[in-house]
Amino acid sequence: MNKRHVSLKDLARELQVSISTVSRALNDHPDISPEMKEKVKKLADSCHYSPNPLAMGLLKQETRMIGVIVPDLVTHFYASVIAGIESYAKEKGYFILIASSNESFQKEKESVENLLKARVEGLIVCLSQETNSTDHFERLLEQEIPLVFFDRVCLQGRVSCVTADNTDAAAKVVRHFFEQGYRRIAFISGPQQLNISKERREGYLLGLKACGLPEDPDLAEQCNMSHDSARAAMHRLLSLPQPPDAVFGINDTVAFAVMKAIRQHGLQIPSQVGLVGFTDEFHSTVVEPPLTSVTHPTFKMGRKAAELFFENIEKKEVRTITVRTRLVARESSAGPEVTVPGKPLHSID
Amino acid sequence: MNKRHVSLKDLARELQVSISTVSRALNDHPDISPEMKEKVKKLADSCHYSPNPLAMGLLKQETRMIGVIVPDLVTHFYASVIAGIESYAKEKGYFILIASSNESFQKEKESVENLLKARVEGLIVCLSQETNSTDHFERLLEQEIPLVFFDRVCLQGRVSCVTADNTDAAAKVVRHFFEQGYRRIAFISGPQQLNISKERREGYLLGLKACGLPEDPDLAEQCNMSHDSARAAMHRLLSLPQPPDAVFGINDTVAFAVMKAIRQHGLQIPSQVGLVGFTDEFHSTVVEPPLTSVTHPTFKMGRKAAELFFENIEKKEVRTITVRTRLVARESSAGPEVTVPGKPLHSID
DNA sequence: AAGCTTTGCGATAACCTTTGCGGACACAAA
DNA sequence: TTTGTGTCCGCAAAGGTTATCGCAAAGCTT
Repeated sequence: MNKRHVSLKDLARELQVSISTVSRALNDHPDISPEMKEKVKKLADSCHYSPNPLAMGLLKQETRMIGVIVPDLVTHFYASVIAGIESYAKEKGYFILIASSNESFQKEKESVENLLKARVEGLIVCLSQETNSTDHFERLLEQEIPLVFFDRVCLQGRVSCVTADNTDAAAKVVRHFFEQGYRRIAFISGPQQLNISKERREGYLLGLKACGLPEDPDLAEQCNMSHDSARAAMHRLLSLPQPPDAVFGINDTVAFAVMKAIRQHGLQIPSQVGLVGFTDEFHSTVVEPPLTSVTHPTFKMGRKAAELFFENIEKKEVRTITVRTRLVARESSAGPEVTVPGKPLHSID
Repeated sequence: MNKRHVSLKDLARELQVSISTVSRALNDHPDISPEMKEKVKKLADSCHYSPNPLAMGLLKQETRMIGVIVPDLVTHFYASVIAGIESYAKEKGYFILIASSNESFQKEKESVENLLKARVEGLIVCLSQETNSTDHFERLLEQEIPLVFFDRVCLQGRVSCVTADNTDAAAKVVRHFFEQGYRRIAFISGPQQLNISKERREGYLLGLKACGLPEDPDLAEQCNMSHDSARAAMHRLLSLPQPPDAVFGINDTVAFAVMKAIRQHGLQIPSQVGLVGFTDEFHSTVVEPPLTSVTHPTFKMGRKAAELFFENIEKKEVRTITVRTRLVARESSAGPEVTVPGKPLHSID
């Protein structure tokens, strides 16, 4: 057998019956006699027959494919969310088609285009950092193509979204720093247009106010979330006349870059500078000192996004889910001046 | 327009011409008059027409999709290779369908099955750790379905493969340890059946011999490459009557686990135990102390795998590519007893 | 003017599957 | 003999696209 895949036609020819008989036999249609069914199924099995999804897709007008667009593939956060999406999609018999925008607005638009050309049934997207217009998504809404955003979102209310409790989490970080004894708390955020920047910044400011700390514009830095850009931001902070004694990085990449910058300045964590990241469990425990961080339930976030996707497909429902983060205190924020190595770690919920 | 996608039929009805005319107009067939072409193209553009890939796939018997199976998605190594594959596939106008085996033989077989049902044109695979039979791949060979392995490979000679220069690299690691002054060099490998285990172990032994060091079976440990299993292996090594003064971990996960185990024993890296990993650039520099490691050109490995895939499709060519690794010396192997913090780092090729 | 080529377009088959409809046959009831 | 009732199966359409072939009208040659 040279052909890669057998079709109903092949089976029909082999058995000297019509294609429809073969189809119905395989689908257990009552019109077909038990003997015929058995004969057909036996041959189909031995030939590794499986229905051609292209033909089915054409017929049923569904491809059972979901397009997923992420800023990049190698960041643990996205990889983990994708794993979550994939896990749920698999249960539903769907495949995912992955495209990465490389944080580029242009590439994001192209990816939307390409995935639609591939006839995915809808998209699950995390916005690129550059994205400042929503036209390419508006078009999807018009055509009623299912769309779900996660983490970096837009068009809330009109599109299903999964986000973290960003504002809450950031406020908790500030309170944690305060309780540990830090007083000049800096925040390194990402691009303005991203909701995660806005929300976490808002939480940061709320947290300062709640702790009775003054708001110092110098301490609210910004970067484009790349390693180099984050390190540059941290260098600026450390070069201030009154440098911060604690830093909250908006995500994992930023936190690690900040760590390097602190080391380059010859400073100690946590005694001279406290550090908290917004990151995942795995990396936090690998670095030294272990990083206090707001941990994301990333895999769950992916599964929730997929759930919303299917709600959208099946019930045309649009909904926003907020996943709860946890602040896990580790050594990097153990307190200024005096290092407390033996101090038991605690978790704030 | 309620329908999600316009078809040739829709355009034809709108323009009061036949479907074939529309098709030919869009494909610049010489039989069609320039005026007609322009009219058709204009309408097609305004309607966002794009050919239905399902229909094309059915007709041309090609789906322009590549199946990719990896042990997991969240390990940086795999994510990076996938990014490489995706980058090359995109240039060729192909999409990739990703499935993860979760290191399970059973799931790997299911994934092969599922991806074939989805009618991918071929597979790019990194074997699961448990895989001890090649039947599911033999079937692909019989049906002449393109197949490429990377990193963890089998059926060499009959299937295109991309591997690292494992034996060489491992031998270099041993020599590096030796030159730094370490003498009891341990190796923590993965499951026996994996080529990477075998090859790196072989290199380790060759390296020992080349340095005139004795081969001590106690120092050749094994684990299943999970974090816990690797840590357990390291604990066993450190509990030996004569514990090692240097450890070579077979990959990044193992190296990080070893790091934790060393810390738990209250030992210092590199003064009391030297450490070298087989890992990627990014993580090595994030941990403390920075990890000496054999760095993989992971993204390139992905691109090469994709290249081999298309060679296989276009020219039926089967070929093996070995990518060169680099041993990048950092602090974790700076030498026993005396720490040399200011020592300039060097790179051995 | 008759026969030829060229130009421009339509009809149809093929790729594979499902499904409504209808046909053929056997057998029982009227 | 006719009508009715199953049982089993084939035909054809639909879904979108392209390639092959065919057809008609127009322009050209001799």
